[in-house]
This record gives sequence, C-alpha cells and structure tokens, in this order.
Amino acid sequence: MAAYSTHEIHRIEEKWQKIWADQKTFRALASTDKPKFYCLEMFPYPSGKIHMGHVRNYTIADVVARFKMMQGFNVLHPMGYDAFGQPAENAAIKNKTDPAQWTYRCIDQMREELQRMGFSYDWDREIATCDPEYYRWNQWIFLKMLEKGLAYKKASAVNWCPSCETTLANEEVIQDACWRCKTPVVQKELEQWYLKITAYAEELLEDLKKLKDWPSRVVAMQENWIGKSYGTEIDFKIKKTGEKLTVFTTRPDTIFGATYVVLAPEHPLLAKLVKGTGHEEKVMAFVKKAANLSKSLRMSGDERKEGIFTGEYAINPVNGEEIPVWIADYVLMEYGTGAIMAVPTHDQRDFLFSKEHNLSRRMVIQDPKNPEIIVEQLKCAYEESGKLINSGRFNGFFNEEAKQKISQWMEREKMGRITVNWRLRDWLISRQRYWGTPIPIIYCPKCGAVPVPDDQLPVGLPKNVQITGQGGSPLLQCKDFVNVKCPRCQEDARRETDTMATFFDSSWYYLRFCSPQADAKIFDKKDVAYWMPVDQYIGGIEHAILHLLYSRFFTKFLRDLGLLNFDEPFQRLLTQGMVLKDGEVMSKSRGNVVDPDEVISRYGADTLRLFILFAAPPEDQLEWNDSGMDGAWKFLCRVWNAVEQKYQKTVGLAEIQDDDDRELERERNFSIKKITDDIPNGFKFNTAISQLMILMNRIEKYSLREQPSKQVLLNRALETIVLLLAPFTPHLCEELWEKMGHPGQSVAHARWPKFDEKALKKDSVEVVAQINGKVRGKFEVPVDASEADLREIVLQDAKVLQYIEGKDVKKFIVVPNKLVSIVI
RNA sequence: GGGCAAGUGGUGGAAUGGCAUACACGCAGGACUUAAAAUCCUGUGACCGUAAGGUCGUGUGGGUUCGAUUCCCACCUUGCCCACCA
Repeated sequence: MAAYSTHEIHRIEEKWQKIWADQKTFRALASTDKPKFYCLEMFPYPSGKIHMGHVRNYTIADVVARFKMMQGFNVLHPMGYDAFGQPAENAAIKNKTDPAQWTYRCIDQMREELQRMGFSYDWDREIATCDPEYYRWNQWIFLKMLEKGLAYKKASAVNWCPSCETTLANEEVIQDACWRCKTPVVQKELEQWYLKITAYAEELLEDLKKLKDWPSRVVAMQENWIGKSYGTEIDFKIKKTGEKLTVFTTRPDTIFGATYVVLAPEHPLLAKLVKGTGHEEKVMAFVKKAANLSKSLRMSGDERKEGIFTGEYAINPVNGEEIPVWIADYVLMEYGTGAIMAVPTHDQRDFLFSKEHNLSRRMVIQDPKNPEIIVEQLKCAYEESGKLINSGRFNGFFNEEAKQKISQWMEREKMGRITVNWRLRDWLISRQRYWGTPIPIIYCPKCGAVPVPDDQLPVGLPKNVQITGQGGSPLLQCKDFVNVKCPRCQEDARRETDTMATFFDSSWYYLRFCSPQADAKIFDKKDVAYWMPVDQYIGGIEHAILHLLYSRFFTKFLRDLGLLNFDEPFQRLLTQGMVLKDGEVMSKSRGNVVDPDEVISRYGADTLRLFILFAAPPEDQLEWNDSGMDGAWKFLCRVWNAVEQKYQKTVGLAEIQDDDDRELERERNFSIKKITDDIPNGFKFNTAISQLMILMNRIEKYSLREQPSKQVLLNRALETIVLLLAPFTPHLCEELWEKMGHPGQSVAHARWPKFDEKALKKDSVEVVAQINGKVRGKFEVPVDASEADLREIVLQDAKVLQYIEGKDVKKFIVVPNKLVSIVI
C-alpha cells in the first residue's frame, strides 16, 4: 500500500468514481421493501463552473444521502440543471454563439466537476429544464392553469429592468432593484401574463404551520411576504357626484379623527373627479410626474410628503363631515384600495403630510400619560393606545375595544366592512427574452388569445435565432415562429413571443425527478406517489421566498388537478450558510474566490468535503481557511496510516481484559451513538467529525501497546471508523474498506454500525463538589452512588472540610453521576 | 419603523440549567534530522503567585436558581428579511 499522497488520492478518487458510474451504485428504483428517502438539493444554474457554495450545499446533502443509504433506506438522490435564463443569452451576444450550444457545453463541464466531488447521484435521472421533453410540461401546466382561470393576461404597471430589458415578478425585485443585475427597477405599463398565486394565499399561509421541520426564519419570511392583515374598508361618498370612495384602514378606531382623504396617483376615480374643475391641469401634471418616477425614487426615504389637493370633498359616513380629497405619492395603488383616510394626530405619515400642506387635525385618542395635551402642542402623531375622545357615542372606550365596536357598527349600518388584505400579488411570468419556455398562446384577430392544442406541444424554441441584445425579444424577429395559423379558425394569426420566467421551470422539477423519462405525461403518478414528498431539501436562504413559495403553489395546484395526494412538497428544509473569505462573500468582483477545482487538485475531494463539514455547522456562515484544509488532510492521513500499519487480518475472540480494552470499546460504541444521533438531529457534522477525531486519538494510543492478542479489538475499532467516516469522505473509505477484505462490496451499501448500550457504561464516574456554586473538589465514585454514600465521601474530604468548617450545611443537592452542591 | 437570527480564547467552533473553552487551527517549547520539511510529544483564556493555589472570565446591566454561556427582562452591536403596507 502506498503512502498517503496527492498522487495516491487522485488515483483512488478516480478509481472509485469510475466504479460508482460503471456499476450504477446510486441508481434508485421505486418499490422495494426498504423505506424510501428522497434527498434533494436545489439544482444549479449550469454556469459551467461549480463554486464553494455549491460544494457546501451538495456535500451536506451527500452526507445525508449516504448516511440514509447505509441505514437501509431506499434513497433517491438526483441532480439536474436549471438551464434556461439570461446568462446563456448574454454569452450568446458576447461570443456570437447559440444559447443552446453554450448551455449544453456548460452542463457537460458542470457534470464533470460534480462527479469529481464524488456525490452519490443517480445520473440516469439527470434533467435539464431547457430540454423540449422538459419544457413542454411547463407549457402543459400553463395551459391547465389557463383552463382553470389561474393564468390570465392583464395590462398594468409592471416592474421593468432596463438592463435585462424584461419584466420582473415582485419576488424578483430586491430592494427596488433587479435580483440578478441589481439595476434599479422602473415601472412600465404593459400587458402581461400572470399566475393567480393569490388564489392560494390563505392555504399558502395556513400550511406553513405544517412545516415544522423548516427553519423558523424561512417560515417567518414567507408569512411576512404573504402578509395577511385584517382591516376595515370604509365607504366615503364624493360630495359632487355621490360616488362611492372606499378607503382601507387598520385603525377604524380613529375614524372620527379623519380630516382628509388621500388617493394614490393611479386611483381610477381620479380623472373623473378632477375633470372640468380648475384643478384638473395641475393634478394631472402631478400624476404624470409620479408615474415617471421609479418606485424607489418615489418612495425614497426622506420625510417630505408630496401631494396636491383635488378640489373635491368626501363625506365621512360616521358624522357627515365634508373633508378635502388629496392625492399623494406615498399612497400605493396596489395595497388596500389605493385610498386612505388621513388621521394626522394618530399616524405619523399623515401628521407630516398635514404639516407640509397645512391641513387640520383632531385628537380622538387620549394619551393616558399626557391627558391635557391639545392638538396644537403635538410634536408627532400619538400612535399608542388610549381612551377615545371626540368620537360621539364611542367616547370613553379603550381604542382596542373601539376597533371592534366601530367596525361592527359600520358593518351593521352599511358604512363599511371588515376585510382581509394580502400583501401577496399575482405572479407576473412573461419575460421578453429568448432563452426560456415559449408561452403556448396564439393571438388570432378573430378568436383572440387561443391556447396551443395539447397535441401541438411543445412549442419549440426556434434555432438559429440572431441574438443581438437590441430591439426587444429576439423571437419577435423570427417570422417563421411568429406567423402561424389560428388553431381554431385557421386564419393568419401571431404567436406569443414572450417566454416564461425561469422560476416556472424550477417550481416542479422535484416531481419530474421521480420519473424523468415519462414521455406521454408530466410524470408517472405511481412513481411520484412513492417518492414524494421530498424528505430532505437543502439549499440557499436566498430562495426562502421566490422558489420555495412558487413550488408550494405549484404543488397545491397539481394536487387540485388530482395529480398529487399531498399538500406540501418539502418535508424538511435545511438552508446552508454562505461561504466567506476574509469576512466577505466570495465573488468575482471582490476577487476573493477560491476555486473548488484547484483545491481538489491539491488536496482531493475528500479533504475538501471534510474541511467544509468540519469548519462550521451547516446553517452558519463558513469562513474559508487554507490551514483548515491542512488540518483535514492531516486527519485523513492518520486514518490512512492507521489502517495501513495497524490493520492485520486475524481471527480470535474480542475479549475485554483490562481498562484500556474497555476504554477503546467504550469510545468506539460512543462514537457510533453520537454520530448516529448527530447527523439526523440538527445536521451536526462538525461535532460528528470531532468525535471521529477523538476515536482516532484513542485508537492510536491503544495501538502503542503492541500486544498482538488485542488485534481483534483494534481491527474492530478501525473498521468502525471507516464505516462512520464513509458518508463524509467516501473515496478514502471505499479504498480502505476494500483493503479490509470487502472486495466488490461498496462501503456505500455496507451496514451502518450499531452500538451496544452496555459497552457505554462505566464502573466509576467523576463527581464534582460545589460549595455555594463554586467547584471545590472532584471525586471518583462508583456509578449510581447513593446520596448517603456521596455525603460520606464528600463531607470527609479535607479540602471540602476546610470550606465548610464552622458553618451549617443548609442544603445538600445531588445530581446523580454528575455533581453535589453544598449550600452553607 | 416591524420581524428573525447571532454575539464564547489569538482563530473556526463545543457545551441548551450542573467542571466554560470539547475537537481542530495557530503559536511556543522539546524529540528525530547535518539542516529543513514531515511526523511525534508537551504546553497554550486573563490576572496575581517560585509553587500550592487564588481571583476574574461566554456583548452590557438586572432578575430567577443551590448553580446561568444556556431561562426571563431591558439595553448595545452585527447580519438577514420586510418596509411611506394606511
């Protein structure tokens, strides 16, 4: 056996990667006697190069998959590519190549890099979302949604990224900028396709309760995003026309303090309201200005509140008061009703606006700490609770109670109603790009928007399309694609040229993995019923809202189609932390990227895997550290050398004769117990590995005795360490397992070791004595010593006596096998 | 402004009511070596002390408890998500 070296490591890693591929070691077949386990990581965009984030994500998943395999589960562990999207188009523009060619070449490179890491994928199930066999089912789902009224087209102001030249979903706008290129997003009036995710808002929120094994912050983020709030809609009346003007509020208790009403600049009533009045010109100029501003500019943090009076008045239903109607850009059309009642005394924004524009104020809630204060003295809005004043029959009620009383009263009197308001908006899926799934719609001058019939799917992406990055969607230029006959009336018609957002593709890929070759249907119902839901899903926190929310939506939709029999796709979720270098996220622009490929060339995949698992718990951020790699290397060296030098085939009885034997066996059994617990309970790979190091230290100490009769015990300990280490560093362990006399039997299919509870027991334990909370002595006592025995031992110790001399022992607390606490 | 995490040696981290700093990195000393690397051994929270030993110590302040890194309250700092959301 050769010494452990870079050369040797590469030989071993290549050898075993080839064996796994040739023998299809990780092929998953449904319907066996074993319990199933579906382990999935978020599939990558095929950039051609894996980065440390991928390495970390997939290594964590690989340990889980291999561990479950050794525990006797039938494991499904697939891999594929989220292959549509803009980078391929950008590359095409830059290098004048075809996006498809570029993507498939990247996929080949990516696969090779993944294989170099030794991940236990069933490669027969590989999918790429840009394959027509895949994206035809995107089109199929879209048409089903259209059929059920869940896909629709509407004209409205949408998020537009000027750099990517396409629309974006709300979820893709991060702090008013494009999620991909960080360019500030602007608003544009366009007719676009939407998916009615809001139809599932209630269930998407409610079912979060079922996700007990999801990180609580992901659940909180989704809750936040869906944003259910209870409030009241109140119907004001326009004085001039008598038309209804509905406002939304969460503070119906302050209705008697409303001194004006404010509309969003986009409010539909507005044009009519100001028509023919002296204010029309000015108001319309203001509206135009607001519309031209990007949302981020319009909402920019300063406290100045721009607005303008419409010249019209509204009537407050609760007291008949006439109050002015204003418009302001701080009121959002997309939330509530796009109109608010302003209560400047009890809402800070309204307070600032009223100051800016000299509008009147009235107090309706009394500050119990400051009951004498009058309106003119207010320095800011009073937003806390208190008793109602100036509120007619509701005077004297506490405002929390008044909220209910007033809204119930208004409901009875038909002045308004209690409502639920959602923050979640429908999902805009149209993209004005080439490299995506064509939306299967044909526009006919006679028949309107006609769905492409099922038997004509997929609507394929045309090849040889000029991608210049200019002049809108490349598909628009493609006459053969655009000009078609209407499927209904056979007249000349035009094809939809928008493609789908790529998040559509990734919203159901986990289902396709169950039967990737199904060609007459989206997936095989039987296979999905067997494998789904995903038992363990692993990926980055950046998908906490986007991908995870969309996937939950798709699952519920497909369930309602009768294709699935469960509500949630992902049973357990782990969000791994980022990989940092010098305290910063690795990125090309910072120039602090560590290339996994280079690390593998130097240390091998096993060393990289071990380091990344040992350096931090999976959910925490991980600081890259070159000397940490040396540490991992050193440990693997020691395991290698120990097996090479100490392991000798021998026969005999494993008889425990002395304390050293007992200690070795105890440590061995304890390691099995600890690692078996640490992997599934909280993914504590770092402590699992530290226990393996402790066991290795123990083995080395033990083997120094050089007593041939103990060889059986030594062998057993070495076999155990190889088995326990196998999910973490599979190549090394395969090689060692083979050397240990298991030729042709992959360690991936070896049985996970069991521990013996009896071997964990000790005869004596160390018990600590505390006096008034401070440790003052340690005693070696028999296991399970009684309180009486402990009293005798401890209270006769010279040192303890020194401390308690001349004082009363008030309490004597015993924690069995751990400590005694004496209070004097 | 709202929500959610987190704060422990020189460093990554361990301990979730019971000996704070497991395991590892780094550093220092030693062995081997002509020498270096590698490897092995020893030490390594701070302060006082020759030592035995003592005092302090898990962001800050308070509380509960025989006992708190762990539980509770307030605050500070950092990170993430949301945010003129009425």
